[in-house]
Amino acid sequence: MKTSLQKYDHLGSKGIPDDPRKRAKYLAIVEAALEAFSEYGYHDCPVSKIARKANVADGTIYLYFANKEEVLVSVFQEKVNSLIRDVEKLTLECSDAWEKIEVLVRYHITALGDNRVLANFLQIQLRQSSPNIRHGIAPPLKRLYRLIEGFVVEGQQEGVFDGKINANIARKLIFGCFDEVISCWVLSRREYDVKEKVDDVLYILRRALVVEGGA
Amino acid sequence: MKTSLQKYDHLGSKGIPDDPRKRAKYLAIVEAALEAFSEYGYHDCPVSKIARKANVADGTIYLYFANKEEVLVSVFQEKVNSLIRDVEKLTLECSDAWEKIEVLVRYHITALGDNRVLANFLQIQLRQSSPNIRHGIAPPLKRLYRLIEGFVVEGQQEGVFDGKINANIARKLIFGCFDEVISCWVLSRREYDVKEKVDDVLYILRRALVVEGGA
Amino acid sequence: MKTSLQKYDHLGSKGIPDDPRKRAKYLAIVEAALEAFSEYGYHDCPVSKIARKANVADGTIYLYFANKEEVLVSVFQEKVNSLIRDVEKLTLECSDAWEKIEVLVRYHITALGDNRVLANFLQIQLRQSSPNIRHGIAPPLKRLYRLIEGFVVEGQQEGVFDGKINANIARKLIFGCFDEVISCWVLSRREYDVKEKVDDVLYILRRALVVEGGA
Amino acid sequence: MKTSLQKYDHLGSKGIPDDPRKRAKYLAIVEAALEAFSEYGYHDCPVSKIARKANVADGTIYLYFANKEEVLVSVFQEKVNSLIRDVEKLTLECSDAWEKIEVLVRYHITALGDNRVLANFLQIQLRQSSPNIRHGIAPPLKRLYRLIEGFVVEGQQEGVFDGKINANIARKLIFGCFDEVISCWVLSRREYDVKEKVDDVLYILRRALVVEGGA
DNA sequence: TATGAATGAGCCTTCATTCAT
DNA sequence: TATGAATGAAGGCTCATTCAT
Repeated sequence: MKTSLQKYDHLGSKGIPDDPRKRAKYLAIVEAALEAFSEYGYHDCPVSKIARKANVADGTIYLYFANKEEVLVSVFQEKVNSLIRDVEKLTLECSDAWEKIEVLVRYHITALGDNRVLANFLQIQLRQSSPNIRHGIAPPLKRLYRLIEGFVVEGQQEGVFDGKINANIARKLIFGCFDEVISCWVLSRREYDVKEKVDDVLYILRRALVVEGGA
Repeated sequence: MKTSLQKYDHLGSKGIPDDPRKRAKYLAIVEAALEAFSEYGYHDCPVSKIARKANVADGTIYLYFANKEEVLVSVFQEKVNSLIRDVEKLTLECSDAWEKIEVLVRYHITALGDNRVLANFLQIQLRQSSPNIRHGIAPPLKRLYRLIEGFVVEGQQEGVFDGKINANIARKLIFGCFDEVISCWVLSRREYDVKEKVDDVLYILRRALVVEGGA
Repeated sequence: MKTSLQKYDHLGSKGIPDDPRKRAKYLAIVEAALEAFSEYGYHDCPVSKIARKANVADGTIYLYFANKEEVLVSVFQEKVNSLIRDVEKLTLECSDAWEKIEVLVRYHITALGDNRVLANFLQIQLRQSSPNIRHGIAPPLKRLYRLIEGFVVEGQQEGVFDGKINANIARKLIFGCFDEVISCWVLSRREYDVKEKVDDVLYILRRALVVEGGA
Repeated sequence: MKTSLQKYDHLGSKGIPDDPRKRAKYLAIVEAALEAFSEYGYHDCPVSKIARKANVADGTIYLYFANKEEVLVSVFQEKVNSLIRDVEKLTLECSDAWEKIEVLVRYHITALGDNRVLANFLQIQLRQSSPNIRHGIAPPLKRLYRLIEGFVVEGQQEGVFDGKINANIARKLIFGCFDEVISCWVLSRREYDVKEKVDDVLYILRRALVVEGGA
């Protein structure tokens, strides 16, 4: 049960500290890294910038993380796990699968739409090609994927969603859609509010998934 | 007419050579870079690797490109422009907008599904946060966006697509969907053929866009 | 009072460290650079040569200096400021302006005549055309100019020097003269002792400046 | 007799072409180099800049000069030899040695004061530490030195100049003085006319050299 | 003779990581 | 545990020079 929240243990990982004092510094570094990566971009962000933002010495970073890549991965884990937890909670009260998708999409877009730094990190900085990073990122990402796909299958079992849809493709449609919506927003120079797009997104997703007279 | 296919001229750009002998070397470098970036990842790919693959000296790269970033951008421009050209041609014969979307999606997934190196480049290596890269990439990307969005609007005017759909969001749905499908495939360790997913993708996209009794 | 001895702060300058341990390493690099520049010539002296002579890693240089140019400028500042300080002290005890000129010229020629490496640096290596270098060098150089010109004006007020002389030109005559004397010596292949030239230099400078029956 | 005007032949020197057509291109390159070196500074001036200014291909430079250093040296030789020739002619008509010094100083300062590009080249760009350059520059420089020193000795024999003066030091005083005057002018940001300084320079040099009641 | 594309050695600089304190 | 000075490998890029045409 807890495993999915635990830090994915690959080579050299320092793991999340249990000691609350350490945990606090760990989190401070994670927050600093989130900001720093968003501000400079992963590859143009020296570890020293993170250290400075976290008010620690450069070397201290390496007491909590094996290397720079692990910092990136940890930020992702913290943020996505938290996002998943929230969505899991919120969807408990939903009456049908479509409502869950609605909550998921709305929450996701809202959360990032209200936090450009986080959005920039997740949509842009995270997309690094290093195998280690991909590897570290995979588990929480898969959880999110499974969550969405689960909703789809659920909807099909409920008869709310078209049973002929390939659930995996549906997941990619849903994820790819709000991923694209948020990415465009983050990269756009024009200042607009993504949250206003939610209804349009939901309208089209509903068309794609829900059967006539469903929901 | 031709302008949209020309190299996007930003600061320091060397432009595409007209002299056929130079053009050949230019293209050789572009191909070498495509391979090298796919193999090592943009940031872990020294210019010398590209040079070696292109059978030229390191310095020669800089006779054709202002810097490493411009090499990346140029690969993108060559590939995406060519892709767009192909789709534009193919869709000329289509009878309605949905057919155009079908052709677009099918062609795109097929083209990348048959060329993992290119797919890896476009889906992974290209996602760099450097402002210069984003800037250089924007124009061809926008052309692609406009092409898709144009199909959607067309379909709505034809009455084939739901008029209440936000065309811009529809574009993001379509693009985000096959983007996600291809990305997952490239990153997946499992060997499978993306092309087999095309029908499922089209099925769900059709649901999202086409009105009852349409097409 | 002290400000004129402080490091001239231009863009990116790291300044002289206060911490004595750092100051020691800073000075070690300055000495190493003096030697290395003299030996190879500024443009033919890789930073790595300086590092080796200073027994530090290449990167360490950049903890103390913003770039190679700043190293050159810093050597100059250290050496010229020290030279000026010495002359200022020595001339305090002089009874008239001519004596001060005498002390200045004698000290200057002696100091460099005893230190070919320093002489080579100041007379040859320093003459770089880079704007940054010129800019960094200007302040200590101006101090030296002002010192000399001050002596001339003093002598004119004392009635020891010809009042019709343009003090600025006199400064150029004095500086230009021993500059040329030392430069020729440094560049000469023949081994001779510049210090033996001092009296001849003073004889002619005295003629140029001092009025009949003066001093 | 002619030797002093001939190109100093060191290793690899291509010599001055006799064929007038070649000589014209040779001179074009020399003039272009003078400009280019003045504009960018020797070390920051790629050979290609010279070629462009001379309207020739990069490779053509190497048909006339062994390497970049030789270009610099050749510019110096052309310019200084021409300067010496002029002074030699002008001083033929002088009645005494002081007048010759006067003509020399006045002509030198005027020639450079009217040609900032040349002045920049001779005073700044030329001062390179490369042994080859120093070596190539030596002969014309020595001619100039000997010319000046000859005037001094002449003046002493005429009884116009103080016989107790060391003629070599006097040469250094004279040369160092106008060298400094011109250098300061070239480097100065303030726009002023050096030529106005000539009288002040001559006044002080006269004091230094001429005996009471002399000239 | 002239060209200018091609070469590739070389260097400044950055920065992830270590380790003595 | 925390520090931050030190390290040194690595890479983008320049440019003097060559040589096939």
